[in-house]
Amino acid sequence: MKNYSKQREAIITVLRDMKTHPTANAVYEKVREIIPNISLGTVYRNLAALRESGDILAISIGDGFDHFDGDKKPHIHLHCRECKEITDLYMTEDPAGEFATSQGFVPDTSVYIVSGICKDCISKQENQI
Amino acid sequence: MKNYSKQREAIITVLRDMKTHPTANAVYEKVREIIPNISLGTVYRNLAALRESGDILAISIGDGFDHFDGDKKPHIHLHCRECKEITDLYMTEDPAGEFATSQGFVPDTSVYIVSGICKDCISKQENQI
DNA sequence: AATAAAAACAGTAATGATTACTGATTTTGA
DNA sequence: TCAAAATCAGTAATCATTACTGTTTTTATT
Repeated sequence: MKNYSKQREAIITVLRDMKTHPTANAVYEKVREIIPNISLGTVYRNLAALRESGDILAISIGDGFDHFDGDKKPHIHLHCRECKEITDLYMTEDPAGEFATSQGFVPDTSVYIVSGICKDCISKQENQI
Repeated sequence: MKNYSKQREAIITVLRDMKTHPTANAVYEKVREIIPNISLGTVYRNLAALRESGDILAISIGDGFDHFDGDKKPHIHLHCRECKEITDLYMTEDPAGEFATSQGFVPDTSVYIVSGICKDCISKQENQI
């Protein structure tokens, strides 16, 4: 087999357990709790490889960092333009993936990002009137 | 009114007309045909502002560049891991946006990226057997 | 159409997230 | 057990993007 190292194993574990959408640096900080002398370059290299192979997702919301996600169950990333939070919203199916399949494309990962204003920020705006 | 300049106008026009998913630099090259002495910084500044305001989309596929898209009609970006092409697949509705709405989120833009292997690359693989 | 404040610009310098490099270590497959 | 292949830690380099500065354009008001 190829592609094994305890560093990669730890990175995957950390990503599967984190419910946030950490940056490469946040993953690095977390993995150091398991492997204290892991290198930041190793984290970047493995995140890039895992993304390329479709084992993890990467999402971009315009804050200058890539955010990573170890959860491949179909879900939407609700990105609030106000508070900048990313919240997960789970779907029972993957509509885009299924539509892609029907067109002859063979999908393996789907990234959904819906930007707008979240429930909480709408309440706050209404209270200000 | 605010936010007007002929540079921004030209950037929007170029993005609406391009059917590809250009990088900031590709937008810059194209806009220079209209405004030869426009600055690359101006292109970046406007692309960031237009993205922030939800007037254009940005998509990230892991090649180190942000790609921009002036088309807000609901569509999926089919990203082939083999040939790296991004193809548009139009939907009649925006399933994730509608689902988000039903949960109290107020959406304004949706980005869909489905990664996998495109029709053409599958044919090529089959021919190789 | 004159004017002043605000916004945006061109051009350039700086930043910093990410990638590349090198010699050491780990993993793999026989 | 051993050698080739892969990965690593640590560090240096890259380069897409952002910030800065003095100038020009736009806006809003008279």
